[in-house]
Amino acid sequence: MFLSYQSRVRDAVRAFLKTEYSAEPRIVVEQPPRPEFGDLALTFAFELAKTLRRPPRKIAEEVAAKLPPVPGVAKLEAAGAGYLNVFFHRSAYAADLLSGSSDSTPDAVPAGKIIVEHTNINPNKAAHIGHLRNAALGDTFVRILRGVGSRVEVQNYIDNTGVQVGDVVVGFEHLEHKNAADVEALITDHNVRLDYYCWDLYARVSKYFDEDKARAADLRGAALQKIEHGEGDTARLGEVVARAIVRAHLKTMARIGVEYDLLPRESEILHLKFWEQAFQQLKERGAIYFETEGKNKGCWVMRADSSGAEAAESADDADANKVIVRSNGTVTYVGKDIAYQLWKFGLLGRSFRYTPFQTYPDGRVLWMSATEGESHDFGGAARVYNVIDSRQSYLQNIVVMGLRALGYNEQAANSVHFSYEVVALSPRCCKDLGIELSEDDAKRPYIEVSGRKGLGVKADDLIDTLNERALAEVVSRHADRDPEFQRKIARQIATSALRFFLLKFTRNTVIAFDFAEALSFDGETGPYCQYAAVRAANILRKAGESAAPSSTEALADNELWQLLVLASQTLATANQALQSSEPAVLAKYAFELAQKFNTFYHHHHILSEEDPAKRAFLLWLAGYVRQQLAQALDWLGIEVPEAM
RNA sequence: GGGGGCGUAGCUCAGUGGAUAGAGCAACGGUCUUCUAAACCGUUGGUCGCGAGUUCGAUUCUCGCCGCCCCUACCA
Repeated sequence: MFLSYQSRVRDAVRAFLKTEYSAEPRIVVEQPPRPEFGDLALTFAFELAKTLRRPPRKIAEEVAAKLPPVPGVAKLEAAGAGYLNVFFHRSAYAADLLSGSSDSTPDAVPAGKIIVEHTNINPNKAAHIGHLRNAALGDTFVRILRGVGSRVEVQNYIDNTGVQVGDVVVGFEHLEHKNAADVEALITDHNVRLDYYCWDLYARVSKYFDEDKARAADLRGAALQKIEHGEGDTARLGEVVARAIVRAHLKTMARIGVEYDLLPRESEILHLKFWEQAFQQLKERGAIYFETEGKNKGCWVMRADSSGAEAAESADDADANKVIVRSNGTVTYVGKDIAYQLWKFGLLGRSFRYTPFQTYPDGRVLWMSATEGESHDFGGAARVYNVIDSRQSYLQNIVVMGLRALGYNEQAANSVHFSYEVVALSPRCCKDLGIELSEDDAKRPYIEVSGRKGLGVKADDLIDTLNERALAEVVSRHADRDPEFQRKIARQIATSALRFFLLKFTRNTVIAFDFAEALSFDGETGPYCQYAAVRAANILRKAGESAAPSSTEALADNELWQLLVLASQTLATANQALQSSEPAVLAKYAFELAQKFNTFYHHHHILSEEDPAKRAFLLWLAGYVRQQLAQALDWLGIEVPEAM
């Protein structure tokens, strides 16, 4: 409802300014900083003051006096140096909400299919806290997009033939003297968690390689060669490991409510010759060239910046360019990524086959790419979001430049690097983990997570700890309930604490992970938001059947009115979160709404309210807030428990 | 060297070309025979890194400086 009131006001003012002053300024609609300033604040007068050469305050006053009546608006007021403050007609607004009429459609919804690629964990070790941030961001963005009506396809790319899988394969073969059959036995052993096992093994191999660079190059190269060509036991070993670890990752992500539609794998990109197809296009259109001299001699190279005279001059500078095909003829990761990106837009002229990989409890089927199998309409998106940390923005730019160099300007413009900063470990966190830091490292604000060094917080360990702590709280409050009930609530609380923690930071903030903060259920947390919704539900349940309120007079009370207006902004906030690609905006909103509800809860004892009209109204308000809060939380991937 | 990001309360973070810069945590002091205190109320706490410029107005935009982080591989 908020969106439609907002656009109604904006349209009315725009039309008025055009006829009255022949002016078409940008109409910015703000939230006033204080409630006495009304429900909307417009700042066009400041901008208009320049062209009209009149004081902004005068302009605002004139518009306030002369603007034709706008339905739903009770009062206009010039204020401050030149604001136009807008006051809604409270009972009309409430009546619109009560009638259940729908709000305006958010303007941030792109047309056509949207692909969101996220998670993308190398299948050679357990998922860690950084991967959880990626998945939480991606999954929340998907939920919001779907919430406003977009068609979204979620892809989780599996680099099953890459260096990292190769390293673990070398680890099994050379450090553990295990073959594919041995590892298969390991997987069926319920005392072993392969993802954890490989976490340690990967760190060991990395160390083993660091000790001898030549050995590293030889062993890694040989393993990679076999894995890429699907040859022998080594390739089978890689396949067995990658598959098992993908299953582990999916299980971990399912614990926090993250699901996917498709797992495209690098092996199919190789075997179905996606790269060869892309290579052809790139060569034909001159997007890459064969370098005959300098340090990149013998490579196929893309000019790092093909626009502008300065760039042309520096194009000879080998450092400014990006190697796509190495001098030994193998393609780099970015090359494969260009091919994959082309496929996502349906521009490759080639596609995968698919096979069902698993079915989620809700019946949704997760597909995996295959060389043979069923056809499907995956890919062919109008817009693509790649959720990848900010360290890869250079490479993401190369991919987009590749599309542009091929003439796909529209698709290049619709390739979005959904960038975010990494999760690092605070020095205190390292201490908690028993990690010894060098003197220099101890002075740093945070320490980078490193799979290579086995340095990090494993996702499942963190989720386990959260579940234990939540369960202890639940048991202390609901000792009489059965264990299954207790565990379910604990799981919902743990998930909420984790997701909210990962989402409340804006994307370009490095999270210095801290156990005390991540494990908190108090203050600005998911459980706090859930608690408010549970409280509201408790009141409604105890009140029993309730009719719609006959009167909305109580809205004369500013506190009640502000709670109602805020609660009505869920969709508008989701829209804002999409426009800025910033899920934190919605998390912040959910917290604010929960906070306002808690204040309301303490000020108004609904069930003992003696005035029946007021009681009915307060009950309705509590119900409305509960519903809106639950909606916001649902988009954040957070469930409202039955009890807390 | 080049490119990008960050610097706001003791700590962790929001925020905006404008109306008295906000929240959580921490600290201190109050609220439970209750619609469950995972909550609420109050107090303490800020030269919005430093300097200049643009502007009627800058914490917000521009430039310079200082500090920290990331990227700049024929790794992914």
